[in-house]
Amino acid sequence: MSRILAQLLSDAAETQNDTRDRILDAAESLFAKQDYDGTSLREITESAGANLAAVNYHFGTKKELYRAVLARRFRPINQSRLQQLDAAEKQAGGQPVLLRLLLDIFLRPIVTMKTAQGAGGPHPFVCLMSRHNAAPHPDMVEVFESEISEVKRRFFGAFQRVLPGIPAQVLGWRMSFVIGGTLHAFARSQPFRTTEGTANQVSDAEVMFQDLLTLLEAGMRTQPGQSP
Amino acid sequence: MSRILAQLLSDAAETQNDTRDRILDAAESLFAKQDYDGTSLREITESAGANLAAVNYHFGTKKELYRAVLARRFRPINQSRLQQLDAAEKQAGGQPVLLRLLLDIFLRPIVTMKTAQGAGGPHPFVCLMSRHNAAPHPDMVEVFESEISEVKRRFFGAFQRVLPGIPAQVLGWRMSFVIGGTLHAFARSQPFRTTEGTANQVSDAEVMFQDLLTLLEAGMRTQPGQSP
DNA sequence: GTCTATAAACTGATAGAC
DNA sequence: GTCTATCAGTTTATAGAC
Repeated sequence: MSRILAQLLSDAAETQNDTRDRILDAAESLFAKQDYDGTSLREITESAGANLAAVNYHFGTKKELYRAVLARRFRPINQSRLQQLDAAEKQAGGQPVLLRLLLDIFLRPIVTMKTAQGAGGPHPFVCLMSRHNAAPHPDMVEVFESEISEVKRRFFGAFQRVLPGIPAQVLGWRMSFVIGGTLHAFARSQPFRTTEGTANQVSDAEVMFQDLLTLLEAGMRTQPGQSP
Repeated sequence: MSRILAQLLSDAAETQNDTRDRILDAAESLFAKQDYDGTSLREITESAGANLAAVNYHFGTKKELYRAVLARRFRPINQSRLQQLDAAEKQAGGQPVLLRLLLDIFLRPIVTMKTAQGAGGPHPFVCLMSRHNAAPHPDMVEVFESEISEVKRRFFGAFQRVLPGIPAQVLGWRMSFVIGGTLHAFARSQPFRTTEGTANQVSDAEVMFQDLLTLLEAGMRTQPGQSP
């Protein structure tokens, strides 16, 4: 009964879903809401309309399931970031890539995932990234870092080139602030309403994102120790 | 008779209890590192050098222990924020309180706790606040909100008065960004760094805090939708 | 691949001696 | 207040039928 219903809902929602994908979706959503340790495999399989043993069959252990949940979305996001940075640097010739474009490339996956979520609420994976960013599970730090280390290195260099007046140390924690704040803002944001009151999440999220970029660009450009 | 009932029946005279405080300290540190659900009562009591049953004797349930951990530090922080805001508004007469002062009052408890830690690492409670802010435990949302709702209301009004040109909706999520980003930046004392980079420890938390205020002030003042 | 059944360990909480 | 011992429930993970 529940499996049939889940299958119908899954097919209507997106792509073909075998048990493995349904488990990944359920785990992503539940880990985002309740944390890894706060979510049991029984909750996940019940939500996915699958059998408890299916988790161990497809992923081996709960920890490996968590790794798969993270990697499924995080890897393409970071590959896209690197590709776009490559293109931007190529187009800029020898000049630094514009600060606003760097921020846009790095942060846009967050708003893109949000708008792709039809219901208007934050995408589960954005919540999961925010959770992981603020308080990573001890067992996941290594996996997470291996996925993002190259992105960090490349973007840090690009930020240094476009903001040569900012000491590397200051730039480092400014980027930490930018990422943490953006994740938090988009993970916790409620659906927006237009002035008429009808829901229009896509345009509103883009407006919010552009405003965020303006805020971040102004903040990143300030000279350390100086009031504006 | 349980300790809780004894406290209710007795007068306000608080008899200090070493075991109770040690449990609070251990729980704060472990909840910060491993999350509420990821930490067992046995871990807590072993870390505190106490007996397992002591938790139930002093706090009743695990959930009540979590509440006590949050309230112990969060309540004085918010009382201090409100008192300082009162004083600042009184001194400002009818004028709005300066933006930088508002940011300073609201955010300073975070850096104060960090510097009070001494070892240089982030204070466990800052990590715990960051964790809760990014991904609150469902059972703790109510307690947390009741502690901070008044602070939110008061400071939001003060921000509106000093930034009358910013729409309330934009101001709302800008504040969300400011809080989330600051908590994250100070909770992860290790700033954004490259894999190959040399150690870029922030030597002086106050310097970092002043730079943060400058960044935030510049960002908060930008007009929505305009590039600087 | 999916199921039932169960193992083996851990969890929060309690009872009662001292 | 602190201790030992234990309950009742849940957890991850596995074994084996189909």
